[in-house]
Amino acid sequence: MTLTTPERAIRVRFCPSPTGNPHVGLIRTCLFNWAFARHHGGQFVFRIEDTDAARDSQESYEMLLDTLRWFGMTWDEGPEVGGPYGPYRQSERRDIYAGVVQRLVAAGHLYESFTTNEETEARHVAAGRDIKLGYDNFDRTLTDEQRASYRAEGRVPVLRLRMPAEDLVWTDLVRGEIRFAAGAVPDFVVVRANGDPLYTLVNPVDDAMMRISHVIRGEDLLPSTPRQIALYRALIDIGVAEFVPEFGHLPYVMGEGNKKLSKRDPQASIYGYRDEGYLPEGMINYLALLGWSIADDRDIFSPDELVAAFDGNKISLNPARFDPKKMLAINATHVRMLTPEDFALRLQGFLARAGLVGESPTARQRELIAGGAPLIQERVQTLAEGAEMLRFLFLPDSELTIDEAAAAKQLAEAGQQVLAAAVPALQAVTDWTTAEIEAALRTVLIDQLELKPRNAFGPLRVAVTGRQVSPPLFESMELLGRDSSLHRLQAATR
RNA sequence: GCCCCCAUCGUCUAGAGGCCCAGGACGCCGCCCUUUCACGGCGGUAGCACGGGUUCGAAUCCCGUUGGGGGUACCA
Repeated sequence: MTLTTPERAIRVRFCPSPTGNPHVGLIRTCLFNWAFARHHGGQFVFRIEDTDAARDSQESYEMLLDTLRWFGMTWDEGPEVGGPYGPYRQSERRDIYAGVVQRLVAAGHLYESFTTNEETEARHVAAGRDIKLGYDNFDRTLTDEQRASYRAEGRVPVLRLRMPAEDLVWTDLVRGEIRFAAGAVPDFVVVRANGDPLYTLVNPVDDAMMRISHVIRGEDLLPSTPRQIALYRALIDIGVAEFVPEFGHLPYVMGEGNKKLSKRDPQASIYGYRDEGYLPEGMINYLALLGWSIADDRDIFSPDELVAAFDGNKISLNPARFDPKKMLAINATHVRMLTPEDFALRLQGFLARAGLVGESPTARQRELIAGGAPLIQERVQTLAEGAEMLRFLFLPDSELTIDEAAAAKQLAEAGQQVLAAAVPALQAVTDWTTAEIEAALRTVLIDQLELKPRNAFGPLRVAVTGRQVSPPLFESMELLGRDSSLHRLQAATR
């Protein structure tokens, strides 16, 4: 991608329709725009394209704002912050579109079209052309009498844009020159028969009126670009637009198989990952890698580093497959990069959500979080996983459940012998610290019973934490406390 | 059908004619470390779709083939 208009103020936009849950592909597009704006010191405009009342929802709208905020992708203009080119919800811009349409009609760029699809096809057949050819611009040359006669039949026209009779060419920011031959794109509908303006009209109109300099969007919109350029020219003619923006088309984000990742795909849900305890910075890192790279030997970076590096020049041409495993791995790296305090704080939110601590944890709970978090920061990949691993610390002894498979494996005969030896040894420990606990257990289990460490400590781990996978054992016992530890060991004894 | 886009390890990618018998990351497989699980360290596996050109020299440029994707709505 090359910046060809450095003299123009950089203004980009993210303009989703509020339908459904925010998904990976959508946010990736948003991220590229945001990073591009921030890198170049431009403006990031957030606009809501809610022109389809049947599918749009307020809930979806709110999720969109919530998601951008969670990621820290702040917008300079848009819902709830306003700006000089508002309103930023298309449902509130009806009058604006009506005015533009009127001027476009007056200037002859839009014309009334009465033809039905069946009539177009019939004309194709009669002329020996392919039926699938699409609209044939038939109504372009209708006379006033013909229009009157259609109206007399009760037909209500749509409005179409008159396409120019020349090739439509632009230099795509990521793909280079793209050309559509003259006549390849038929005159298209911009206003429905019922008067509703369509996406094909309102999207370019808003981009023009909001002075958007770079339209960066998904590759699926690439084929609509010639139509938008044609509309832009008409808008320039009537004084609504001042220039045609640069266009850049991002490669697809693919899901399983060779399909574009769908918003209905559970794997694509942003909220799903947030609930699993993914970090926003981890997801930003991974999402940025879907079609971009920061360097040939590096793929871990912070949002700030992304912004510093994202000049838009290294965007890939090919579709990227969304790989949950790699996102998890990158998230795990970000978990480890957190300061211990930050990790503990974020973990606290997940412990609260799991009902293990209250919204304002008690002093004892804060102590457990502070002590437990450092034990697991390098052991988990997500915050939800972390909360699960520390669960045993926050449960009363009576509510600790032992994983059945773990019990079968670790608390059978051999395990019972370990417990029998460990309990008295621990009862003799006067100074309940990690070092003393370890010394006592090693003496009795390793030195005296001559057990292998894994056999010696496995049963204790299961008895104390309920799981085979836990934070380090001795530290866990110290944190849990003497009474609780011994209680659990005895409870596991048959 | 027509139009448009794309083509390097399983996946994401680096590579803008010689630095590449192709580098990194995820995954996977070994080994080391180790109280579990991880972290970390070391090593390994695997790729330029195919065919023609251009050139002293091509993963890189051109053409074609094949393959994949998208568009062709009074959806966005």
